[in-house]
Amino acid sequence: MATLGEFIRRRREKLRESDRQYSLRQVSERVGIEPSYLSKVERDIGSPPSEETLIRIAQDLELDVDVVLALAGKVSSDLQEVIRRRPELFGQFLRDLKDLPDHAVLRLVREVRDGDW
Amino acid sequence: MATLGEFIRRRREKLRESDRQYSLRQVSERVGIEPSYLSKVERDIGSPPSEETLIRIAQDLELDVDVVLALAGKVSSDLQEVIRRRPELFGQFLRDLKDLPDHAVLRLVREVRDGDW
DNA sequence: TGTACTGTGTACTACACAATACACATCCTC
DNA sequence: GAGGATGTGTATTGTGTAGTACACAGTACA
Repeated sequence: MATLGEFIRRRREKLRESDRQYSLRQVSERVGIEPSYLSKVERDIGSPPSEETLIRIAQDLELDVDVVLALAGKVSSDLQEVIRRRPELFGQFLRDLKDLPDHAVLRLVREVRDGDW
Repeated sequence: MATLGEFIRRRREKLRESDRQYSLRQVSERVGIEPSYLSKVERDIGSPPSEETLIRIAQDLELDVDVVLALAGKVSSDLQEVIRRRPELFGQFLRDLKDLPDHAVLRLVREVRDGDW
Protein backbone atom coordinates (compact mmCIF):
# COMPACT_ATOMS: atom_id res chain seq x y z
CA MET A 1 0.00 0.00 0.00
CA ALA A 2 1.15 3.51 -0.82
CA THR A 3 1.65 6.24 1.76
CA LEU A 4 -0.61 9.27 1.86
CA GLY A 5 1.96 11.42 0.11
CA GLU A 6 2.69 8.93 -2.66
CA PHE A 7 -1.01 8.36 -3.20
CA ILE A 8 -1.77 12.05 -3.58
CA ARG A 9 1.24 12.81 -5.70
CA ARG A 10 0.55 9.95 -8.10
CA ARG A 11 -3.02 10.96 -8.51
CA ARG A 12 -2.15 14.60 -9.08
CA GLU A 13 0.51 13.75 -11.65
CA LYS A 14 -1.89 11.43 -13.41
CA LEU A 15 -4.50 14.15 -13.68
CA ARG A 16 -1.84 16.59 -14.80
CA GLU A 17 -0.93 14.54 -17.84
CA SER A 18 -4.13 15.71 -19.45
CA ASP A 19 -4.79 18.93 -17.54
CA ARG A 20 -2.20 21.59 -16.64
CA GLN A 21 -4.49 22.82 -13.86
CA TYR A 22 -3.09 20.08 -11.65
CA SER A 23 0.30 21.52 -10.83
CA LEU A 24 1.21 21.47 -7.14
CA ARG A 25 0.75 25.21 -6.96
CA GLN A 26 -2.62 25.30 -8.62
CA VAL A 27 -4.00 22.49 -6.51
CA SER A 28 -2.68 24.12 -3.35
CA GLU A 29 -4.36 27.37 -4.32
CA ARG A 30 -7.73 25.73 -4.95
CA VAL A 31 -7.44 23.79 -1.72
CA GLY A 32 -6.42 26.90 0.19
CA ILE A 33 -3.01 25.91 1.54
CA GLU A 34 0.57 27.01 0.89
CA PRO A 35 2.40 25.28 -1.98
CA SER A 36 5.32 24.40 0.27
CA TYR A 37 2.91 22.71 2.64
CA LEU A 38 1.33 20.58 -0.08
CA SER A 39 4.84 19.73 -1.22
CA LYS A 40 5.60 18.44 2.26
CA VAL A 41 2.36 16.51 2.40
CA GLU A 42 3.18 14.79 -0.88
CA ARG A 43 6.57 13.80 0.49
CA ASP A 44 5.13 12.65 3.85
CA ILE A 45 7.06 15.23 5.80
CA GLY A 46 5.58 16.25 9.12
CA SER A 47 2.17 15.35 10.44
CA PRO A 48 -0.62 14.93 7.89
CA PRO A 49 -3.15 17.73 7.30
CA SER A 50 -6.35 18.13 9.25
CA GLU A 51 -9.50 16.30 8.27
CA GLU A 52 -10.93 19.43 6.63
CA THR A 53 -7.83 19.98 4.51
CA LEU A 54 -7.63 16.32 3.51
CA ILE A 55 -11.25 16.41 2.40
CA ARG A 56 -10.61 19.43 0.20
CA ILE A 57 -7.56 17.75 -1.31
CA ALA A 58 -9.50 14.53 -1.94
CA GLN A 59 -12.31 16.46 -3.59
CA ASP A 60 -10.00 18.45 -5.82
CA LEU A 61 -8.27 15.28 -6.97
CA GLU A 62 -11.50 13.28 -7.12
CA LEU A 63 -10.32 10.70 -4.62
CA ASP A 64 -12.37 8.72 -2.10
CA VAL A 65 -12.41 10.76 1.09
CA ASP A 66 -12.47 7.75 3.43
CA VAL A 67 -9.45 6.24 1.68
CA VAL A 68 -7.44 9.46 1.89
CA LEU A 69 -8.32 9.91 5.55
CA ALA A 70 -7.39 6.29 6.26
CA LEU A 71 -3.97 6.80 4.68
CA ALA A 72 -3.55 9.78 6.99
CA GLY A 73 -4.40 7.56 9.97
CA LYS A 74 -7.77 9.21 10.46
CA VAL A 75 -11.44 8.30 10.39
CA SER A 76 -13.98 10.79 9.13
CA SER A 77 -15.76 12.54 11.97
CA ASP A 78 -19.19 11.68 10.65
CA LEU A 79 -18.33 7.97 10.85
CA GLN A 80 -17.04 8.50 14.36
CA GLU A 81 -20.31 10.17 15.16
CA VAL A 82 -22.22 7.07 14.05
CA ILE A 83 -20.28 5.03 16.61
CA ARG A 84 -20.46 7.62 19.35
CA ARG A 85 -24.24 7.75 19.15
CA ARG A 86 -24.55 4.03 19.95
CA PRO A 87 -21.18 2.98 21.31
CA GLU A 88 -22.14 -0.37 22.81
CA LEU A 89 -24.05 -1.49 19.74
CA PHE A 90 -21.56 -0.44 17.10
CA GLY A 91 -18.53 -1.17 19.24
CA GLN A 92 -19.45 -4.80 19.57
CA PHE A 93 -20.68 -5.08 16.01
CA LEU A 94 -17.47 -3.74 14.50
CA ARG A 95 -15.37 -6.04 16.65
CA ASP A 96 -17.45 -8.94 15.38
CA LEU A 97 -16.96 -7.83 11.78
CA LYS A 98 -13.29 -7.06 12.16
CA ASP A 99 -11.98 -10.35 10.78
CA LEU A 100 -14.75 -11.17 8.35
CA PRO A 101 -13.62 -11.35 4.74
CA ASP A 102 -14.79 -8.61 2.38
CA HIS A 103 -17.33 -10.77 0.58
CA ALA A 104 -19.08 -11.63 3.83
CA VAL A 105 -19.33 -7.97 4.82
CA LEU A 106 -20.58 -7.14 1.33
CA ARG A 107 -23.27 -9.77 1.74
CA LEU A 108 -24.47 -7.87 4.82
CA VAL A 109 -24.29 -4.58 2.96
CA ARG A 110 -26.52 -5.96 0.22
CA GLU A 111 -28.90 -7.43 2.75
CA VAL A 112 -29.37 -4.05 4.38
CA ARG A 113 -29.85 -2.30 1.06
CA ASP A 114 -32.34 -4.76 -0.36
CA GLY A 115 -34.10 -5.73 2.85
CA ASP A 116 -37.38 -4.33 4.08
CA TRP A 117 -35.97 -2.33 6.94
CA MET B 1 -27.83 11.69 28.62
CA ALA B 2 -25.26 12.56 31.26
CA THR B 3 -21.97 14.28 30.57
CA LEU B 4 -18.69 12.42 30.98
CA GLY B 5 -18.04 14.05 34.33
CA GLU B 6 -21.47 13.35 35.75
CA PHE B 7 -21.34 9.80 34.52
CA ILE B 8 -18.00 9.09 36.17
CA ARG B 9 -18.82 10.87 39.39
CA ARG B 10 -22.15 9.09 39.81
CA ARG B 11 -20.56 5.74 39.21
CA ARG B 12 -17.72 6.43 41.61
CA GLU B 13 -20.08 7.63 44.35
CA LYS B 14 -22.27 4.61 43.82
CA LEU B 15 -19.34 2.26 44.25
CA ARG B 16 -18.18 4.22 47.23
CA GLU B 17 -21.39 3.61 49.14
CA SER B 18 -20.22 0.07 49.73
CA ASP B 19 -16.47 0.46 49.36
CA ARG B 20 -14.34 3.29 50.80
CA GLN B 21 -11.65 2.53 48.22
CA TYR B 22 -13.58 4.66 45.75
CA SER B 23 -12.74 8.12 47.02
CA LEU B 24 -11.59 10.56 44.37
CA ARG B 25 -8.07 10.40 45.70
CA GLN B 26 -7.85 6.64 45.80
CA VAL B 27 -9.26 6.23 42.31
CA SER B 28 -6.89 8.88 40.98
CA GLU B 29 -3.97 7.08 42.57
CA ARG B 30 -4.90 3.72 41.07
CA VAL B 31 -5.48 5.34 37.70
CA GLY B 32 -2.20 7.22 37.91
CA ILE B 33 -3.36 10.84 37.70
CA GLU B 34 -3.44 13.78 40.08
CA PRO B 35 -6.50 14.09 42.32
CA SER B 36 -7.10 17.66 41.22
CA TYR B 37 -7.19 16.47 37.64
CA LEU B 38 -9.75 13.77 38.29
CA SER B 39 -11.76 16.37 40.19
CA LYS B 40 -11.78 18.55 37.11
CA VAL B 41 -12.69 15.64 34.88
CA GLU B 42 -15.68 14.83 37.09
CA ARG B 43 -16.80 18.44 36.83
CA ASP B 44 -16.24 18.58 33.05
CA ILE B 45 -13.63 21.29 33.34
CA GLY B 46 -11.11 21.48 30.52
CA SER B 47 -10.63 18.97 27.77
CA PRO B 48 -11.33 15.33 28.58
CA PRO B 49 -8.46 12.93 29.34
CA SER B 50 -6.60 10.96 26.70
CA GLU B 51 -7.91 7.64 25.49
CA GLU B 52 -5.41 5.76 27.65
CA THR B 53 -6.43 7.60 30.80
CA LEU B 54 -10.13 7.19 30.06
CA ILE B 55 -9.64 3.45 29.61
CA ARG B 56 -7.93 3.18 32.99
CA ILE B 57 -10.71 5.17 34.64
CA ALA B 58 -13.38 3.02 32.98
CA GLN B 59 -11.64 -0.15 34.08
CA ASP B 60 -11.24 1.01 37.66
CA LEU B 61 -14.91 1.91 37.86
CA GLU B 62 -16.02 -1.13 35.85
CA LEU B 63 -17.65 0.93 33.14
CA ASP B 64 -18.00 0.13 29.43
CA VAL B 65 -14.95 1.60 27.73
CA ASP B 66 -16.74 2.46 24.49
CA VAL B 67 -19.44 4.33 26.38
CA VAL B 68 -16.94 6.34 28.41
CA LEU B 69 -14.94 7.20 25.30
CA ALA B 70 -18.13 8.19 23.48
CA LEU B 71 -19.07 10.58 26.29
CA ALA B 72 -15.61 12.11 25.89
CA GLY B 73 -16.28 12.56 22.17
CA LYS B 74 -13.83 9.83 21.21
CA VAL B 75 -13.83 6.48 19.46
CA SER B 76 -11.49 3.76 20.63
CA SER B 77 -8.43 3.52 18.43
CA ASP B 78 -8.90 -0.19 17.81
CA LEU B 79 -12.34 0.52 16.32
CA GLN B 80 -10.82 3.26 14.21
CA GLU B 81 -8.26 0.75 13.07
CA VAL B 82 -11.01 -1.59 11.85
CA ILE B 83 -12.33 1.18 9.61
CA ARG B 84 -8.90 2.35 8.46
CA ARG B 85 -8.01 -1.11 7.24
CA ARG B 86 -10.96 -1.20 4.82
CA PRO B 87 -12.17 2.38 4.55
CA GLU B 88 -14.38 2.04 1.48
CA LEU B 89 -16.11 -1.09 2.74
CA PHE B 90 -16.75 0.02 6.31
CA GLY B 91 -17.30 3.64 5.39
CA GLN B 92 -20.21 2.80 3.16
CA PHE B 93 -21.52 0.12 5.47
CA LEU B 94 -21.63 2.38 8.51
CA ARG B 95 -23.37 5.10 6.54
CA ASP B 96 -25.98 2.55 5.49
CA LEU B 97 -26.46 1.45 9.10
CA LYS B 98 -26.49 4.94 10.51
CA ASP B 99 -30.25 5.36 10.67
CA LEU B 100 -31.27 1.76 11.22
CA PRO B 101 -33.08 1.17 14.51
CA ASP B 102 -31.27 -0.79 17.19
CA HIS B 103 -33.29 -3.93 16.72
CA ALA B 104 -32.41 -4.13 13.05
CA VAL B 105 -28.71 -3.77 13.78
CA LEU B 106 -29.01 -6.38 16.50
CA ARG B 107 -30.57 -8.73 13.98
CA LEU B 108 -27.44 -8.37 11.86
CA VAL B 109 -25.23 -8.88 14.89
CA ARG B 110 -26.98 -12.15 15.65
CA GLU B 111 -26.78 -13.21 12.06
CA VAL B 112 -23.03 -12.75 12.05
CA ARG B 113 -22.61 -14.58 15.34
CA ASP B 114 -24.78 -17.54 14.45
CA GLY B 115 -24.04 -17.71 10.75
CA ASP B 116 -21.65 -20.07 9.06
CA TRP B 117 -19.05 -17.50 8.09
C1' DT C 1 17.04 35.50 -23.03
C1' DG C 2 14.11 36.81 -19.86
C1' DT C 3 9.93 35.96 -17.51
C1' DA C 4 6.82 33.05 -15.65
C1' DC C 5 5.95 28.93 -13.59
C1' DT C 6 7.63 24.60 -11.28
C1' DG C 7 8.64 22.27 -6.79
C1' DT C 8 11.36 22.66 -2.34
C1' DG C 9 14.21 24.18 2.04
C1' DT C 10 14.33 26.71 6.31
C1' DA C 11 12.44 29.20 9.96
C1' DC C 12 8.83 30.34 12.60
C1' DT C 13 4.14 30.37 15.03
C1' DA C 14 -0.54 30.04 17.25
C1' DC C 15 -3.20 27.02 19.51
C1' DA C 16 -4.96 22.98 21.78
C1' DC C 17 -4.13 18.89 24.47
C1' DA C 18 -3.17 16.52 28.56
C1' DA C 19 -1.78 16.91 32.11
C1' DT C 20 1.39 18.32 36.95
C1' DA C 21 2.38 20.82 41.35
C1' DC C 22 0.91 22.44 45.41
C1' DA C 23 -1.60 25.06 48.54
C1' DC C 24 -6.16 25.37 50.69
C1' DA C 25 -10.57 24.68 53.24
C1' DT C 26 -13.58 21.15 54.92
C1' DC C 27 -14.92 16.95 56.97
C1' DC C 28 -14.74 12.60 59.57
C1' DT C 29 -13.47 9.84 63.31
C1' DC C 30 -11.07 8.08 67.29
C1' DG D 1 -9.81 18.33 69.29
C1' DA D 2 -5.93 16.53 66.56
C1' DG D 3 -4.59 14.11 62.56
C1' DG D 4 -5.56 12.32 58.51
C1' DA D 5 -8.45 12.04 54.54
C1' DT D 6 -11.63 14.53 51.37
C1' DG D 7 -12.40 17.41 47.28
C1' DT D 8 -11.00 21.87 44.87
C1' DG D 9 -8.61 26.43 43.08
C1' DT D 10 -4.79 28.54 40.72
C1' DA D 11 -0.76 28.60 38.13
C1' DT D 12 2.12 26.48 35.04
C1' DT D 13 4.08 23.31 31.54
C1' DG D 14 5.76 20.15 27.75
C1' DT D 15 4.39 18.22 23.45
C1' DG D 16 2.11 17.85 19.26
C1' DT D 17 -0.74 19.77 15.51
C1' DA D 18 -1.38 22.22 11.54
C1' DG D 19 -0.05 25.06 9.42
C1' DT D 20 2.30 30.22 7.25
C1' DA D 21 5.99 33.10 5.16
C1' DC D 22 9.35 33.64 2.07
C1' DA D 23 13.43 32.91 -0.31
C1' DC D 24 15.55 29.80 -3.58
C1' DA D 25 16.99 26.83 -7.67
C1' DG D 26 15.57 24.59 -11.76
C1' DT D 27 12.57 24.32 -16.07
C1' DA D 28 9.68 25.77 -20.12
C1' DC D 29 8.60 28.43 -23.66
C1' DA D 30 7.81 32.38 -26.70
